[in-house]
Amino acid sequence: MTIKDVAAACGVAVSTVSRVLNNHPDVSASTRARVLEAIDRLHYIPNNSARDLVASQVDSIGLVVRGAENPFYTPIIRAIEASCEAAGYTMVLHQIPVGADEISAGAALVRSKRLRGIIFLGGRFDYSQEEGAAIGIPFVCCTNTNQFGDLDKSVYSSVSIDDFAEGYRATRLLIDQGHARIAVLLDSVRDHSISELRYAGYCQALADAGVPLDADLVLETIDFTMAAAYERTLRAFRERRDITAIFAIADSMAISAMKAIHDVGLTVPEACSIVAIDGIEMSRYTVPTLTTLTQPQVTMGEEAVKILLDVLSGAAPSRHVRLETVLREGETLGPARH
Amino acid sequence: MTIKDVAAACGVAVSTVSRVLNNHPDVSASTRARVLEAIDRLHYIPNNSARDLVASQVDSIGLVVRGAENPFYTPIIRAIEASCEAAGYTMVLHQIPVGADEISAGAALVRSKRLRGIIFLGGRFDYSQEEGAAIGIPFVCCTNTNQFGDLDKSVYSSVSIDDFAEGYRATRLLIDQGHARIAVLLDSVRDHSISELRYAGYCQALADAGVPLDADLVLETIDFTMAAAYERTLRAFRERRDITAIFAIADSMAISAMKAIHDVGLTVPEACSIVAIDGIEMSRYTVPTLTTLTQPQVTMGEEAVKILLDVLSGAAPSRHVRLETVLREGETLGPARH
DNA sequence: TTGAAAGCGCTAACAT
DNA sequence: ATGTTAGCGCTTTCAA
Repeated sequence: MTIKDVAAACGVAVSTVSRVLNNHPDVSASTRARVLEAIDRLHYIPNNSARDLVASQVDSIGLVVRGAENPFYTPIIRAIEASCEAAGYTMVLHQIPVGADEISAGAALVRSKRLRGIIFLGGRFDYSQEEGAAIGIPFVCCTNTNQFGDLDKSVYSSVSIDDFAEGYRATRLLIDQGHARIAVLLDSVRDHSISELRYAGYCQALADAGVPLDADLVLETIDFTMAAAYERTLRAFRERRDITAIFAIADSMAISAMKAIHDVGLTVPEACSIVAIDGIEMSRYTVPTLTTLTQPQVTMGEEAVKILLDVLSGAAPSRHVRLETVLREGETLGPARH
Repeated sequence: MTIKDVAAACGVAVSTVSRVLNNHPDVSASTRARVLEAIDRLHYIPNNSARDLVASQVDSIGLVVRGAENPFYTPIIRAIEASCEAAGYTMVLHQIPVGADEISAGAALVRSKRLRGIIFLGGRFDYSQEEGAAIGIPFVCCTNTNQFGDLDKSVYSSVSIDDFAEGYRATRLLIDQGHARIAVLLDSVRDHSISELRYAGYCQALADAGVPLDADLVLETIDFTMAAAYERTLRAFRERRDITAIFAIADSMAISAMKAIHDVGLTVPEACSIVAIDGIEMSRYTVPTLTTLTQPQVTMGEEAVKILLDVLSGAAPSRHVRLETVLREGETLGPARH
């Protein structure tokens, strides 16, 4: 069942059928009706491969998610898919492990799937000029600002929060409650990514408050798993019972930390306060409810697509959008014990 | 950068390059090496649209996820993507709300994306003969056995747990601890889906144990959100403090329920035990740890793809795979209070 | 073992 | 307003 069959079925040329298919104006109403009827009767469906081949450009947008096991990304992915769909684009999802390189994954995706643009979710922050060039098509970094790379800001876009400022803010919330022995739970202080930036905010907040940095209280997990965050927190409390607060760079890590604190026989927030950044749905239902700086997940996803479509259509140049978190007051923040 | 450029670059015909690309045997080693070198040097990537056009069949598999906000699906989706990728197929993801109709979504996807097969995740259990025909290509129901539909079992495949048996088993765990006032937390007893089946298992377990069914203890939420499960549980305990156990049909609902129980001033499991079905990562870190029947999420995803590929290749007819849950002993199951 | 050439189904000039 | 036709990039006969 091809366009030829349809054309033959109603005695017109294939180009006329094509015109009807693509809503071109110069087709008489009667012909259009006849073609439409035949299309319907024959259950004809255009072959997308053929269309794509001619178009030499496909209306697909790639989404490379690094570390999709993090529940934080789920609503963002949904928002991106919905936005792509609404704009008539197909979203091509590719999930890679936390340790993998999203640039090569993205470049491969671009080549094999003929994408118009690409969105990186959860990626590194240190793209080089060469890596940017390797992508070859417009791309948007979501949750990522590429602070550490030498890549020219004008060749890509981003939508993210200000990780440094939010790390500072979270730590400040704890300091304001009188905490001084504040641990920070993160991936790695040198991950060239969100951990490093939020950690810098943490350090600055401590410094501004005159609280000395204690290396013992920097809890690195190497990966982003809940299991690692649990184990690391457990170990910290076995060594140091005097920790009175934790700033966790992610809700999922904070939830693991709460469990570890409970398992060493302490209570939150009486013995130890916790503040995190993310605002996943689940953290509304922990006992006690997590106090966290919520990121506007849906807005981030929608904005990423919006930016990409603007760039693709030429309506606007690439841009960098900063969104703010909103404090969700839970029950894990309390005054420091003495 | 097309196959022509590569052919020109090493002085051979396009057909030779094509042969190399597709690992045809009748190419001399030296020519093959020359072509491979040129492909590499020119960073040539074949155009999939053109390949697909010739193949007249596209190696794409659709995945329609209903209610992707449920964290239970995340690892399954990942496993499906990885399996498709490994088999050289592209996974096309489409997420729809819980209330939406996956059949029409799937049928639309098939038409617009030219899929070879389709996997439904989290779908209804009552496909009619007509609906099955509407899909038009092989499909696998993941987590869904279509118990309620009149669709011939031989025209589709499925991979799921035995919802009735597992509902029975979960309830039995509570009964064995001496519980008699066991609430069930579910979507709807008439959802023609997992709720209804697991509820039937619950009823049977009660009946077998001689425990009368109490309509007050059937907690319906209408949707699958954590918020609804929380509110419903809260209301239940405001009306009836004597509930000593809850069987939640999903981990996420169980976590909400635990929060609600805590918020009415009771403790788990002393005042109320909880057993759920799912086994999401998060429920390892709740306080107390959730006792739940874990579904083999990764295996389910892999199996769904495996079945579909078998059917597509003709290696095997459609089949229905039943997997078993594994009890993850947490801390939410205790003896009934008197 | 290699090359030439005919399509795959469609769109978009270009003609009429 | 409609038809004719040349490709899009690739695979696959069919020849050589």
